[in-house]
Amino acid sequence: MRALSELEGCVLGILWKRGARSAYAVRREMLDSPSTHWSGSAGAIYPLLERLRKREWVRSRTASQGDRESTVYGITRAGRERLLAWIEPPFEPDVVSIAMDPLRTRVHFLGALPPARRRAFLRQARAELVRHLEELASEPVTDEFDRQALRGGLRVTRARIAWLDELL
Amino acid sequence: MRALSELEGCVLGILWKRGARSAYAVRREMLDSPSTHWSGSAGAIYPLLERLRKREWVRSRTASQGDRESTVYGITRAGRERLLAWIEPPFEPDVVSIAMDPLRTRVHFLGALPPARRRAFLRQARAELVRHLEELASEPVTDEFDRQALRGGLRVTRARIAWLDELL
DNA sequence: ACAGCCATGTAATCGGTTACATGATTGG
DNA sequence: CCAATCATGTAACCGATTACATGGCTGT
Repeated sequence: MRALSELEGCVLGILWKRGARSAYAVRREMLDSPSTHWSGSAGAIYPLLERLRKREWVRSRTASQGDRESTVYGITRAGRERLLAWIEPPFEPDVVSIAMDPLRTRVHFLGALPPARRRAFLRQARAELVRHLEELASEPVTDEFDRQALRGGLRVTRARIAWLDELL
Repeated sequence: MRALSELEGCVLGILWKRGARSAYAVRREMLDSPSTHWSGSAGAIYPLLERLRKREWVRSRTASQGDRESTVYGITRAGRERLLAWIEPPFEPDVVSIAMDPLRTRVHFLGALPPARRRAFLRQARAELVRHLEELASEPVTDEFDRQALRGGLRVTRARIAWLDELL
């Protein structure tokens, strides 16, 4: 049986952690995430939840609030087991392998720019990283594990800034 | 005109930096990359180079070595201009935004595990990160910019390790 | 000479993004 | 009350992965 994708694992995790929810509510959590990676596009989430339902890792019921109907998904016991298997080792290689970093990729080709424009690149990147760091740092977090995860994001962002400082 | 994707920019960059090459030679550089993100799958590279050719950012000629024919792609002047525009600011949001990190994602849901298995998760992740760090550190690099990029990768990886240490 | 790998592709599939459609709700 | 936004989807498109096909090259 194939391993869960990052998106599938994350959706299952949200349903476990925050309780049964509509597809839209799951989307909101991703739209509100500080990382652009979690786009939370409708065309991804709705079909994904239907796939999970067919595999019986979530079950759905129709709920209505006021005059509006919606489908609410909750994680099943089998779904929780899949979630744990997705979280725990053994890890797929890309769980540990260094992530793609668009800044790092561009630095490989920085020799294509004349030196003045290289410095401009580094200064601009640093400035935007600092802004991003402040955004992350001001993220409101109550859950303990969310805070621990956020600390990882802060550390990585500070490491990227220190790296640019070294290059400047 | 739409911005280049990361893969398109990277392929253009390789053709600029290492000179004209076959699709396979471009693939090799990605297959040899320490990050699993650059899969270098044939079904990505070959069609991509044909797309770039149609937009006249690369041009192709057929070359033969021995009895084997192949198509060699070289970057054009227009391609170099696109490459610079891709490298330099203004940056798309995801260039600076924190990358998706599968470990960090899993930490959000670590509460689903009993404490002993949490620690096992952290220890295992740390061990694999250290191994990955050593792999990165032993990467043979001659080009100055490749070395600078690698330093960024090392810093980020050390930051992830320090983060796990903090959690342990 | 032949097994196994190298090199060059192509085709099917799959998942995600973008764009669209529709009706309910809310702010002014 | 009307416009804007919220909420719930659907469909077309697009790019990447996987798997396959083919033939040259190479070590033994």
